[in-house]
Amino acid sequence: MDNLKSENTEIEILNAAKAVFQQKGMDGTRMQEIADKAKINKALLHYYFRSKQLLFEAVFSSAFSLLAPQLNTILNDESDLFEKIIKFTNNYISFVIEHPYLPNFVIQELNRNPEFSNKLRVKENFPTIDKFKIQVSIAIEKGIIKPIETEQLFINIMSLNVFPFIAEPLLMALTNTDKENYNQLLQNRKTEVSSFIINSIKM
Amino acid sequence: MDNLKSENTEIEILNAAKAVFQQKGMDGTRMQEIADKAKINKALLHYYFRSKQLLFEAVFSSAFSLLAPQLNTILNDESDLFEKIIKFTNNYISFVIEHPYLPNFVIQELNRNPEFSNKLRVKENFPTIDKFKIQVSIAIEKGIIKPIETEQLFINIMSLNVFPFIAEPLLMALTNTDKENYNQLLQNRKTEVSSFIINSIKM
DNA sequence: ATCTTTGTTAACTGAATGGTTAAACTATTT
DNA sequence: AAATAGTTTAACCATTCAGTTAACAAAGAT
Repeated sequence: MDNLKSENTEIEILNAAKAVFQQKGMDGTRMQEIADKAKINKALLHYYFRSKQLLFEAVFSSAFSLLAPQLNTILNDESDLFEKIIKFTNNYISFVIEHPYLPNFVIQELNRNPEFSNKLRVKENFPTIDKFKIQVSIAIEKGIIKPIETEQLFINIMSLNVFPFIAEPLLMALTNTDKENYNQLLQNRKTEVSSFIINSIKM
Repeated sequence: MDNLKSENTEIEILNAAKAVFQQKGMDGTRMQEIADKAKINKALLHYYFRSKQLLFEAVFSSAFSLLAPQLNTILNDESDLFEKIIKFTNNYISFVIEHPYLPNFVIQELNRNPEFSNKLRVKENFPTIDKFKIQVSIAIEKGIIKPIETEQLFINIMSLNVFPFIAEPLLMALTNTDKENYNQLLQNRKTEVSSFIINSIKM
């Protein structure tokens, strides 16, 4: 049998499912819309993935697998602290411009179903803060940065990088900028955010 | 007629609708669940609010009306820039602890339906950045703070304050903290965040 | 060639859901 | 107390939606 055919179909389904789930979330998504986007019969979705829930989980896993390496840039990379903050900030914005719905999708679905994160934490490649913690305490001891709890610093880095994408419509309205202007603001944040952070913590 | 009775029913419905919509969003909410929570017959929801969409809009408006004054603390308050940042950060966290689902609700529903923000912007009490912009440029001119675009500063302030509530399950998993620890972290941010910001921008 | 397995579709099913209706009930007016 | 107006409910309706079925098509296996 031509397993290229079936493989293609499966990929088509996954791509369509990603697009729809990431934009509309679990509740807002219709199986029919995924089928239409993949240009196949709705029954095929069930043939390949059995249920909406399982298809969703496949999409969620794949989304998280894309996000995890990004987080590891800040948490487990070998480079120097400041260098690392600069690198992460710069990389992350480029990454999200490629996958605009991804971070919000992951966050929302974790909100909808908090037990999910427990399932995730068990996975082998799940990013942890441990190594970063050591790096921060060394930098504090050496007097390179002001004292700060690692968790707070990490939350600050994540906030400054992720939030502008999640709250785009709200922030556009509040800052009174159009799409083009706002995109320019985001581009500028590639360097803006790391300076902001480093200015704040450096001795 | 006893209009206290009907007024109470309407308030009961609104309260129930707020609770459900803010937790589950438009798509995840069932009219039956609101009716059950309000302890009334489902038909009454339609008697008072005609449709799910209109009930939703009532809830959304009311949510935004609660949020707007918070934003005006940072955008239109008369106080000194540093003082204002301290005040906002402190107030905001207390506010969100009282209304935990509110900011995410507003942001998500604006994402779901971006035209909404255009409707909002027309409203008289919609917060604008104009006054804050003047204040920031004066502070820069006087050499009190380093040069920074007002929009970037505003986005930074919002990010650091709002994101930790929106991404709670994700950040809990990544920082490996339980509910109690995370709440303590959030409490500490009441002062932590304002120092972080002021450290970064002060000359 | 024909039998079996895999892939695909149209049509269907049953449950859930937003919304309606008509009647019952309650309060107010006359 | 009878009529009127407003409130509440149970039962119902139409539609949407996830999932199933049965028949068919394509490709290998024998």
